[in-house]
Amino acid sequence: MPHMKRLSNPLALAVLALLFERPMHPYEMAATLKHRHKHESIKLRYGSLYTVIELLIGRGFIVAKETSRGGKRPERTVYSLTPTGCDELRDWMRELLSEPAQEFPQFEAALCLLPVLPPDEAVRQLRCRALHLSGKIAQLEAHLSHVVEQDLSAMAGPEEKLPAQLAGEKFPPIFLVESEYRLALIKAELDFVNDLVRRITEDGWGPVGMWREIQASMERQHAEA
Amino acid sequence: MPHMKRLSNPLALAVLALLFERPMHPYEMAATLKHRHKHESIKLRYGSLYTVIELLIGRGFIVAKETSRGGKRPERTVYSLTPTGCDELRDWMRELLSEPAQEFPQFEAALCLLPVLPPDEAVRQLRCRALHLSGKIAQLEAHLSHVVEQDLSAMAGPEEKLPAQLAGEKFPPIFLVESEYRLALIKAELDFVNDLVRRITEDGWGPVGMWREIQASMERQHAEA
DNA sequence: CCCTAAATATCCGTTGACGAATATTATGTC
DNA sequence: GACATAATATTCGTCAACGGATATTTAGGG
Repeated sequence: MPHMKRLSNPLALAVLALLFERPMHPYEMAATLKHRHKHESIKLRYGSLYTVIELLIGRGFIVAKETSRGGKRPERTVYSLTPTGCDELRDWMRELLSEPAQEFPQFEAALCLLPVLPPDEAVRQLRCRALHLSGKIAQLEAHLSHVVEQDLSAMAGPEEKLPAQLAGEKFPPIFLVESEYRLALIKAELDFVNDLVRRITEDGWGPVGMWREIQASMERQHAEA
Repeated sequence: MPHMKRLSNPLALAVLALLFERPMHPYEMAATLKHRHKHESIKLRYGSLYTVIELLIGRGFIVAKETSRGGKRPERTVYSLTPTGCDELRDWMRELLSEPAQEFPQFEAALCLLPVLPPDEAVRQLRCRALHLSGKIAQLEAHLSHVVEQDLSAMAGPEEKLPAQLAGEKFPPIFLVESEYRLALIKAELDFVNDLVRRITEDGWGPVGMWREIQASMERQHAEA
């Protein structure tokens, strides 16, 4: 009975996608993800890598192909994708692209509970966040403009040969969409934070008085006890 | 030996914040979070709620105050915040507000691996996502404009009495920032998706040809085996 | 007054995430 | 040629997350 519900760890998706290209052993998967900077978008932990590989085997999506090959390195197992695994990869990708998932960013949780801090304290922390965000934006923009200068050889794995007709081509933006996405979201967040700080400080915004009162009444209550 | 590393589940933060207001039993915490719509921003699972409460007790952040009170309901335990717990709440909030956390949205993972789908397929799914996103935006905007019409009584818990001077006041936007944040991010995502679809289809964008070639070469390779 | 449904309140077993330890081979470098 | 260091490759134990089961009380209908 191959369990019914889909794996939830995106690292499993990455494993399927890598094995879609060619058979690999786990360490090579990790190295490839890092080389292509995908580990900034897909959380990579060695512990989890071996766990999800076991799970994928259990569901028949991948199989061990050969073991202990090439006497030069420590023993290792090379895995490859099954047809079922290939279907799963496509279905999973379709689902992730078409349906926005309900996620719970930590900053949103903090905003929910904002009234537990005094307004001035909140403003101070938010300004600090804005600085961090600006830094990240600069970093990402530098990264993007640097990478498009490179040629394609940087794209594949370290030991990979490219089809001859592709060598020397410019680095294609399709392999950078995830960074563009991240950049767009961080910019939006920065705008939001700046606007929020403005609204709280430029005191035309109603409830700061009430916010202070809540704080004061909490102070009293905790002082009693 | 009170373990050293901070709890990672934001539900624990919510528990601290609720107990900062007043002592409660677990079920009441859940009811309050739902009543205030915070469960859309903080993942609430009953299993996790009782787990994090145990963990918070273990670290000395909260304590059981009274048990089995009021013979009317099933036995229950009322917890309250310790001074250490109050400090933890503030520190944690400061950290969440000031430092952007490295998170891994599933959509970003999917974008990373976009080339495993043929371009037309990808465009179809992205258009579908754009529809979903527009729907969410409409929903959120409706929700926001509906809630600001209400008075404050909707804000607190179901059985809560408000300070008299607040009754009849308008619903203050400070209690809705998390929804505004969500709205801002979803709008940014929609813009990104629309732009991406445009770039892929309006074929001035370089690599769609290469993308198709990669697909074709994969088809061949999988056909061989 | 009994029965069912809904609301209240909690517990527990399974799964999966991942830090840390382990083991092996290559690469200097003096 | 010995020894530290880096790179390669995987295993294991712990603990948090949470679905689903359980137990109790109230409310309503006949």
